[in-house]
Amino acid sequence: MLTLKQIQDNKQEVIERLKIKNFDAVNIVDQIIELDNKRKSTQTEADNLQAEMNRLSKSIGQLFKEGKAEEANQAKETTAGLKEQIKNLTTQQDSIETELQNLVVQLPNLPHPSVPAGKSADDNIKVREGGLIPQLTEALPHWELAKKFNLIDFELGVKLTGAGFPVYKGHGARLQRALIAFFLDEAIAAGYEEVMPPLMVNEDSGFGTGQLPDKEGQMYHVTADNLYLIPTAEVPVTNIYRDVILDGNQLPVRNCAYSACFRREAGSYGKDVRGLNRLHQFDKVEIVQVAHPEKSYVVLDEMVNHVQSLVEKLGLPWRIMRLCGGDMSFASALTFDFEVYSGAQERWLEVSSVSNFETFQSNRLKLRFREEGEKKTQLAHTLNGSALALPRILAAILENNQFEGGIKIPDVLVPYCGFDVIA
RNA sequence: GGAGAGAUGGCAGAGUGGUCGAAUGCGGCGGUCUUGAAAACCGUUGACCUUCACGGGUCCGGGGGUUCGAAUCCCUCUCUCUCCGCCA
Repeated sequence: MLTLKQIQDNKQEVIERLKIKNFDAVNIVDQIIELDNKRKSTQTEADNLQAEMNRLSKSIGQLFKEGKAEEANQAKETTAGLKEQIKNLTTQQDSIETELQNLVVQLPNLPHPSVPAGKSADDNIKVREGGLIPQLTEALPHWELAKKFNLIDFELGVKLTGAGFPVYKGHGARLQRALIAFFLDEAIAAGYEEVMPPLMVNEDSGFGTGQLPDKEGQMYHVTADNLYLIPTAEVPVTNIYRDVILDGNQLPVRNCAYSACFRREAGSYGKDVRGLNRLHQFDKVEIVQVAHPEKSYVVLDEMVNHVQSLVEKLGLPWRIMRLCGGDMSFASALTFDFEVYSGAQERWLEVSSVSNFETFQSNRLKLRFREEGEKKTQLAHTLNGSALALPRILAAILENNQFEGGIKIPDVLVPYCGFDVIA
């Protein structure tokens, strides 16, 4: 969430920039500023009374010690009024703070100046692209290939769990495992430390990265224990740094993690969700960085380049999109999406989203760092990206690499899966 | 699931209801000594809110209560640990 200081100091800028995200912040910002000012004055008042109270209490103790019971009792009487006033003020302050909090969490992150205005994915801007779009004849979509070569059993998943929970089998399962290992090895080689996080998180973690309180509908909620299945490893991995104060020289922190991801995605239907295009459970390797505020955009580029190297090594046709204000997530300041071309479906599939959240998450997480020699702490920047999400990558590999008798495996994966062709 | 114990500063660990933001040790930082280092010694060492600043306030797991005054007493919630049972 935005800091109160950001809002107080740059009111007009906040309003203007949120317009890019199609968010009208005028009223809410005014309310926030008014409440914040009220909070400050109320607190000053309460603090002064409390200071008075503390002084009195101390003197009462002293008086009793000296045996001046009468004076002490006299002083006691004067505390009653103070106590009442303080109680009123702190009650007031509590409600102000609750109200303030409720308002502030509604504000999305400010988009970076380079974010184009726009309403939907149609307004995203292509940054660059690479690879060759395959010229296929009589190409089968991946769900038919998956069936033909016995790689993925969607119906079996329905039997076991429900739609959107496919069962990977044989070469399909091995290919999946190969992709995970390949992505992790690439990330490790690029300097990321691997972690294996829990697949369920508590409420605090959900709030820290911004899934809660608003988007609980996206996560599976285990009500018996009040835990949430993670929609992405970003949640547990970023929350590693919740309530942490790092040394400036520890930055940037780099982590990568493989995890299964769970998304409810209620209300989806149609060809968009056919096959592997959209699942309730899928696998993903995620990269996360905690960066110095002055360097976070360099870090973002570095992460984008890393993801680019992955799709290039897999030999997939790719493009990078700069998301417009309307297509960006609530918490992001700047997001680049990676899409790969799916030869049989003849459409682009989103396989990665790389974002800089600046201080939006760290403010919720209380993730700070201290510059060497400085006394004050400041909020760090957090970034993350998929590197990569597996299902659509698998879909593109299957579709693009199909030939008459089978499917060719990208060279980089062969050492990982142990076969070079599915036939 | 059953029984018990506990939650205090980066860590370990004290704390009779009244100068306790909190002893002590370790760690960290600065210094003395040293060619340098170690050891020893001296000093220093939490976060947050508010203020231009001085200062003031809050925080001893969370919430509530008793009291002029609570880390210390009461209630409640959460979490952690140990033992037993079950189990990959």
